[in-house]
This record gives sequence, structure tokens and C-alpha cells, in this order.
Amino acid sequence: MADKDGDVQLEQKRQFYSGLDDALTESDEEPDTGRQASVAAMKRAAEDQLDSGLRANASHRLPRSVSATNLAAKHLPAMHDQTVDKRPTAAKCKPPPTLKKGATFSGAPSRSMGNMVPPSSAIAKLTGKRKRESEIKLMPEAQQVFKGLTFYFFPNDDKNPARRMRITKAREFGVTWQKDWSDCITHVIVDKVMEYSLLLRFLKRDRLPNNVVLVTENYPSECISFRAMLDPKQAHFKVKGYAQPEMQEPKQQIEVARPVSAGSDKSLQLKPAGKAVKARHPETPGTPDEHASSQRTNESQIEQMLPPRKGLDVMTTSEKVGPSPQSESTDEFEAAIRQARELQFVPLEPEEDGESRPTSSGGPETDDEEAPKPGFQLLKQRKSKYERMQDKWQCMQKHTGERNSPNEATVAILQQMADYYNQLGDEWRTRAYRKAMSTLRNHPTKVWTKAEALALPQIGERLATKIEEIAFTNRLRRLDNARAEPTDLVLQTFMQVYGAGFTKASEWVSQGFTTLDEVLEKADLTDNQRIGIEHYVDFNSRIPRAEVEQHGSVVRKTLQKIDPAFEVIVGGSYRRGAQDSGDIDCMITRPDTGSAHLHAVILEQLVPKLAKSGFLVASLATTNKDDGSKWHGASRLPGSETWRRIDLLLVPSDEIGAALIYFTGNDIFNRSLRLLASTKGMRLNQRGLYKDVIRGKGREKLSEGTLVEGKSEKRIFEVLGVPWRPPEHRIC
DNA sequence: CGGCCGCCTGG
DNA sequence: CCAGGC
DNA sequence: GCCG
Repeated sequence: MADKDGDVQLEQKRQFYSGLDDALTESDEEPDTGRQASVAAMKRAAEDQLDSGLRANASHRLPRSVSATNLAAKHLPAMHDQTVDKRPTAAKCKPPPTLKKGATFSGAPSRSMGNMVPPSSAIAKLTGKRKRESEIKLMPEAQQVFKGLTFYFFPNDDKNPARRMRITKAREFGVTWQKDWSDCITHVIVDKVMEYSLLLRFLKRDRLPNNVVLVTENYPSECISFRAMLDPKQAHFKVKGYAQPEMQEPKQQIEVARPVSAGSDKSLQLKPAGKAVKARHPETPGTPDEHASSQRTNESQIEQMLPPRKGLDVMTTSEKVGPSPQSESTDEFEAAIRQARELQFVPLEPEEDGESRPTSSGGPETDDEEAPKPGFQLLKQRKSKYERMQDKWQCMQKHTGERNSPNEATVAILQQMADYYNQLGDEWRTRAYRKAMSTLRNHPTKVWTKAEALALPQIGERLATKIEEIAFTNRLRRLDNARAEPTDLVLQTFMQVYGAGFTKASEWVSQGFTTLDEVLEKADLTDNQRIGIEHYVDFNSRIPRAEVEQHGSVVRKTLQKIDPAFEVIVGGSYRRGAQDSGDIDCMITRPDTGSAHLHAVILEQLVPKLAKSGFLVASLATTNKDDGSKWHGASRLPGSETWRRIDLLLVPSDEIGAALIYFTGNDIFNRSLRLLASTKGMRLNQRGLYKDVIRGKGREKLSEGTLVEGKSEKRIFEVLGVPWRPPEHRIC
């Protein structure tokens, strides 16, 4: 819901990004120890260059002048120095006879043939239905770190998607894939799960030739990442069950190089365990499995900006969804979704190219057969299929509460990109990332390739490329450049002040303020902002579920003492089952009661009473329209010093359904729902669902439309054609 | 290229 | 009225 | 960033 400055131009930044191409971090599985000193240094250097450029313009209001055009580090210089370049001489490698035919894949191409791609028919034979992946697009020669090398994989086929990806990538970077054992093999790449003994047995040898390098699947990706041949002796390249012939401990000077960077940017961990405070709008940036944003940085730095802590230092990672009755939804639920998808769609038929499309006909799967048309066609076809049935509307999507969705790792990294863009105030890009993450999260299988990703809704060219990179390397290079720098940190801190958004925060930054204290005394603040700063820590702390409940029951008890007919429903993330929340949403309603009475009782009796008792400690805003009204403020449990953000939402009885939807969220789910409504000529807001809404240019509303439903949450879902989802599943 | 939810409030 | 916040 |  937080809409920020939409008109910020971030074009320049995009320019920067488009040129970037390097510097990686370690995979999350491998300890970061055995790395080449020079590689680390190189990486740092590259980062420095990039950083200076990237940072420019973090905020459009900041008078930063960095002519940010050329980023030096286009690519890392190929590094062959400390490499183990034991590749056998070409002479030794004589192609097997089969090569002459050129028909089979097993022939080792001669050097001159380089990485010639085998005929697709060959691959098709090997891999069954796949034929497309034979198109290997070689990297520019300069980047081909594997040029001249020949890999033998074990297992040596591409049936496994992960391995297929590795093989493809390796070939793109110049490797020759040797299908059968031969002398010209320089490296044997073994799947992590495989044991050395198995390999030997399979090859029917009792040892490998000395000049053959034996490494795990990690090796190629690392090398590609660094655009350099790395030392294959590093621990995480060691094949299971293989004892290093000589001394096993690689060089230890690797370690020496590390601290330099580690010291200066330990904050830069890709996967921060958590953060002390969380954005105030849990709904907005936060999906339950949202990963702590990149914000955890120099503690000292933040520390000095913050008011003294009050002992509470909640280290929540995220809003963990609690006991989520995920079992109940099964066939019936799926069926409902399917049905809903088929029936009610108002699809934007994307079949612009009428010629080729064999329509949407039943052909559910595959038969990418005989189409002599280029793979492109297939791709397109696939995509439109998705567009048709899959939701462009995320509210249709069943939220598979899987935190162990096959794409979790990818999503986690994208999340960090999203965090980064969010911090830059690029709300739209952030939103795009969030949508993409959502579809990815719900995708049943791991997405490995660009084409695969491209076929999914909300994932376009650029994200698809990133996803492929992430899937393969388990990291995203650009992320390393997208790191928090002091100024950004300040901005980030300011943005979390209640009552201040990106614009205000930027303003403060450009006025030269660097701490909240400074803002407090020098900036002119609204009352809310003042409170927001004074209670910065409180307001940015997560509220444990149990405490949310307590606040709710204080309200409920007090209110029912006034009139037992009143009902208090705690909404927001609490209603979605979250283990902790960012604030407390109390929906207050009463059967057969309109807003006037609600208003009278709540604002004139309840609030004063709660204020007198010391429960309500601040009034931040009260919306006081004739109809729906709400009260925003802060509350404090007896005996506690901690202020919590609490909203009292007065809901007339016949709007309770819409209100429940609205105040239960999450916000993506809501947006999606509203967007869906608007495509059907309807309108959904906190009061109800309206139909026959007339919209003019833009989508400006010309007529209110007529109320269809407001009382029943379920009915609203129904009318919109969205399968009912309990609150816990409204997490997009 | 422009939209990307709908609504309220303060200035 | 619109930018900014929710 | 994605989409129409």
C-alpha cells in the first residue's frame, strides 16, 4: 500500500546495470574458505569500481553528481595465472573414428571444430523430447574461460536438469563436452552426490590419469562466476571418496586475503540472518518468507542513529506463518481453482498471430513435436498457454505454503534484489520483482533455464536471465554491487519512520541529516513524524502473536463492557496466521449497526476510556468520514513500555465482508483482487464490491457503480470468480 | 510508451 | 488541487 | 521490472 514517489527516474541506474557482469560471492553451501587470494582481490577491485558508479543517484533528490556512464569492469580479465592448467596437448587428442560421421555426439570434436554443437537430432536422440537446448550460444571468445578444455561429466548425460544446465553453461564458455572416455579429457566433473569409487567402477579403471582434473559440479560454475580457472584442489571441489594424492591442504594464504573484505563489509552477507527492526508495513514488503532485507549493516552505524533501545531487540527474521492448515486444501480446492480458471476468464486473448496457433485445444502437454518452426514458436506457444490459464492474477493462485518450494533459493536472491530496489525508491521495479517471486514461489518445479522462466507470468526477458543465472550459480552477480552504503542506510532508516516515506526521507538526507536525533531537532516535523522518530524502535519491531492477541483482547473487553454486542476482529497478518505482526488491526463492528453509531461509541467512549486507562498512548490519525472511519494510534500493555501501532477500524455491519478482505490482505493479494475486479467492470474497496463501474480515460472512475456485495467475504470471492481462500492462504 | 489499487489527508 | 502516505 |  505504500505508494511512493512514482515518478522517480531511474533510467541511469538501469544503464549501469546493463553493463555489469562480474564479481560473485560464494555459494551458500560452501564455506567461504578456500579461495584464491588473487581472485578475492580481483573481486574486490571490481566491486569498488562498480560501486562508485552504482551508488550515484541512489536518491534522485540527493545532489550527487557522478557522471555515471562508463563502468570499467565490463568483465573480469581472464585469469590463468595460478591455474592448474594441466590440459593435455592437443596433439594427444585424436578424435575417435565416429567423429568423421559427425552424426554422433560421442565424437570428440577436433580443436578446430571447437565447440561445435552436435546436430540437434543427436541430442534429441539422447534426451528424448528435448531438442531445443542444442542451441548453444557461445560467449564472446574473451570470456570463454574453458576454451580448449574438454569435460567429461559423471554421470555424463544431460537428463538431469541441473546437470544439463551445467553442461550447457560450460559449453557456452568454451568447453567441449566429451561423451565417451578419451585421452583428450582434461576435467572430470562429478555430481556432488556421486562417489569417486562409483566413477572408477563405471569407467573400469583403478585410477584416473594424472593429467585429468577431478572436481565436483561446483567447479564449472565457480569458474564461470569468476571468469577464471580456479584451483581445483579447493575443498568444495573435492569429489566424495577421493583422497588427494599429495598433501591435501591447499594453500592457506587464501584466508589471508579474505579478512580485508570481510572486515569492511561483513554486512554484505547475502543472507543476513535477520534484522533487528523491520519495516513498519509488514504487509507491504513482506511476504511471510520474506528474507530480511539487505539492511543489516554496520550495527554501530545504525546504533548511533537510533534512539536508545529499550531492551527489546527483536531479531525476527520474518513473519513466520504459524500452524497453517495446509492439508485441508486438496483436491477439492484444486478443482475449484481449475474450475474457476476455466469458467470465469476474461482473457486477453493473446493470439495475435493467428496463423500458426493450433488453438488452445486440449493438447495438455508436450507434443512439441514435428513443428519445424523454430523453438521460438514453441516458446511463444507455451507462454500464451500460461497466460491463458495461469493467473496473471495472483489472487487466483493457491498459495502453497511451501517454504521449501523448489525455487526458494532463487526467490531468496530475487528478494534481495527487490529489497535493494525498494531502498532506492523504485517502487515499480520492486513490485515487479515481488510479482515474479510470487509466481516462482508457486511454481511446482525448479526453474532452471531462461526459456522456462520466460514462459511464466510476470517474468520477462530480464528476470528470466537473472533466474537462470541464479539457478545455475546460486547467486546473482549484480547483487554484489547493490549493496548498502552509508547514505543508503541513512535513507533506509529514515524511510522507516512512521509518517515519512521515500520522499520525506530523501529530503532529510539531502538536508544533510544523518541520524534520527539530528532530524528530530533540526527538521520541521509533523506531529506524527515526531512520534514516529521518538518511538522508532518500538514501531519498527515485530509484535509477537501473543501480544497482538493481548492488545486485541484489551480492546475487546473494554468495548464489550460498554456494549456486549460489539465484536472485535484482529485482522492483518495476525488473521493470516502470522507469528508476529507489524501492527495491530482491530476491526470493530456490531450487528445491524451503521457507522454513525460505531463512530459515536468508539471515538467518544472507547477511545477516551482506553486513553484514560493508559492503554492508548498516542493518536496518530483519525479518519473521520461519515462512512467508514478509522483510528490510528499507539497502544501499550499495562506494565510494558513498548508502544505498538494499533488501528481501530470501524466497520458497519454490511461492509464487514469487504473490510475483512481489505484488512486481511496481504496487500498483493488485495491489489490483485482489485485489479481483477476492475477488469470485470467492477470495483472493490474496503466497503464493498461494486459492479457496472464506468471508467473513463485512464481508469478514472466515472460512476460509482452499484453495490453487489459487502457483507460476505465469501460472496465477494464468488462474484469475482476467485476460489475461496482462508486468510492463511492469502499470501502472495 | 505509459500504467502498475483505491482512498484519504495535509499542505 | 496534488503529492505523499496508508 | 512486466505488460499491453
